Amino acid sequence: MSTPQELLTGRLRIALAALGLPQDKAVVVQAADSRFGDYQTNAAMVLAKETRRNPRELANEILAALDVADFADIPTIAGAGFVNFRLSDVFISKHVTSLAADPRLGNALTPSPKRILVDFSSPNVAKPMHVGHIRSTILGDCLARVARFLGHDVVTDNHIGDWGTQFGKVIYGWKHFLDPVALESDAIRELVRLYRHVTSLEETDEDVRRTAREELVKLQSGDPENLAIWKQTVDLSWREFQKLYDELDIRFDERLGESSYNDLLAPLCHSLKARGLAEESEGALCIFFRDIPALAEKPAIIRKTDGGFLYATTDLATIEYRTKRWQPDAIWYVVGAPQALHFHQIFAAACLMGCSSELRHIAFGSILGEDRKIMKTRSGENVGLAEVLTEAVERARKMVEARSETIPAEVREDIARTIGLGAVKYAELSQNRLTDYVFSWDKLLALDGNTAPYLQNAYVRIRSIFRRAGEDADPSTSLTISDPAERALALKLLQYPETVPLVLEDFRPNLLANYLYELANAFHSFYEACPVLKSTPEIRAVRLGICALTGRTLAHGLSLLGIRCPEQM
RNA sequence: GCAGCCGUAGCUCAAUUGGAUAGAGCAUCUGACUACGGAUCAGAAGGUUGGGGAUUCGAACUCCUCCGGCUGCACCA
Repeated sequence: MSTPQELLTGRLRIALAALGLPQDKAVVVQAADSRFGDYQTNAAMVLAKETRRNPRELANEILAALDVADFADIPTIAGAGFVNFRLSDVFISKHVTSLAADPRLGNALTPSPKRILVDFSSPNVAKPMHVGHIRSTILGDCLARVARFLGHDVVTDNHIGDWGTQFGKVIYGWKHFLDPVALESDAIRELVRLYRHVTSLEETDEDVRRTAREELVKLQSGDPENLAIWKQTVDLSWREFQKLYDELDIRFDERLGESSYNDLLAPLCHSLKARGLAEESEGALCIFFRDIPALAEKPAIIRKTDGGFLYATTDLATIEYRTKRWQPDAIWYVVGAPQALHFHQIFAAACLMGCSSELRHIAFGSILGEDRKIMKTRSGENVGLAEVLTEAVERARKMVEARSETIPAEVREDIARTIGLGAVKYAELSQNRLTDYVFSWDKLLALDGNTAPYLQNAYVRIRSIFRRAGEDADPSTSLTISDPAERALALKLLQYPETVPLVLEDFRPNLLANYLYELANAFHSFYEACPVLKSTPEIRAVRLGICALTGRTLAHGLSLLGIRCPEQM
């Protein structure tokens, strides 16, 4: 089933070909303003510029060669040479009727399925997940969901930070100051306490500093006792992370942390040096990128003077492992924008090593504190992710209690979770991923305006109509539209498959979020203007069909964002 | 110092990547409630897109130049 956009583009290509004009200029987009029509093309203006012709004159020629009479009104020319299209009501009715019978709501599978590995979330062991992890976690999950739905073979991998210098302090603290009761009740809190305690001791006590370093060296050289402690901290931390992932309904196919690649680091360095890709410089082993101007003076260090390995080393070993294990067509790294240089380097290095996968750094903006500075993990002043989720559900619960007293308490609890968590996810996904923003409870947990509850409420209204109707929509009904509000809603519905693929074009879930907001908005307007249950049997059947399709589209779109819909709220 | 990102309504953000009169939400104001659930709808007001210049039919978007903010840049991850 072609979308209107595909239909129009196809016809425009035919017209351009007939005129001997290049077909790749046949670009049709949704109209910027509904007053102009439903779709528009700027092809005449673009081509007029190239051929030095009068744009309106060319538009007239294109129009003469263009045949869309079977599904649209006669196109019009406006302004400098815009060609505007308006779909016929008959076409919209037929099209929306066929969507109602399609389990995929009009979305085709991708013609070029890929195996895609998505690397996201990546919390650090022995540290709590904080607001800074929200973006990677929610964005990565959403992109994985959309890619899967479109037919890609997706592997999600949580590359957790389970190896590093912090373990010297943690192990030292574990051996001297561990509070087993505290560990039992909140493991990460206790591990953080140990880390901070040892850090403060080190400031004044040289012995502590030295011993902590020795614990790290022992761990790295395979000391059984320290390895056992390390493993416990990893397991305990993961248990806490898992609670949050469960709450957020996020799953990983793989959970290979940094430690998984330890044994690969030395051989990797050896082989890179042997192949002449890495060289010694100032005592360290480096990869230089002399052919890339931007990186000409930015080598990647893969082995320190003291023999230790670095972030870049692990990432390169990870790429090598993943390439062998999965043979992915693409690897997506959902990691903050400040690491752009790092990824530029390791991607360049991977290229030198012969990696043929498409490597993408899907960057996102930073979450800032009140001072407009990035919230640092290390400052410890960060708001915890668990805290955010708890507060979100709490705020939603108060709202549900105030507005929906008649709903039983246990149902209300589930509704509060659905609304609160949906609000947090939507707040993230509805804005451009590259935008920095100042952390704000009121913004993240807002329940009014362009928020998840607005979309969920549209769904709830639909469910309520069906509860009262006492029947489902009849799938054999022809959805013949008759009202402007119906038409606007139906048009929105058939644009769903035009929207979903855009998300992966530039990794922008906000395009889908915006679409769903507009869909919900069109439904709410329809709801006010077009009575369903009180209408004549014919119109009632049509409108029930439109409601059913709207409900399915809303629920489906929200599920791609990782957001659930309540039956009532 | 070099590089990258950013500056849009009072506030928080969009803008299909060069398209038409720059759009939403919040806040403010005016209407619609014994409601197919008002967590809604209809409307008003709010802008020299940081300043200046250039390119062209057309610029928030491209180029130049100032101003301001953030980030990264050799042994943390």
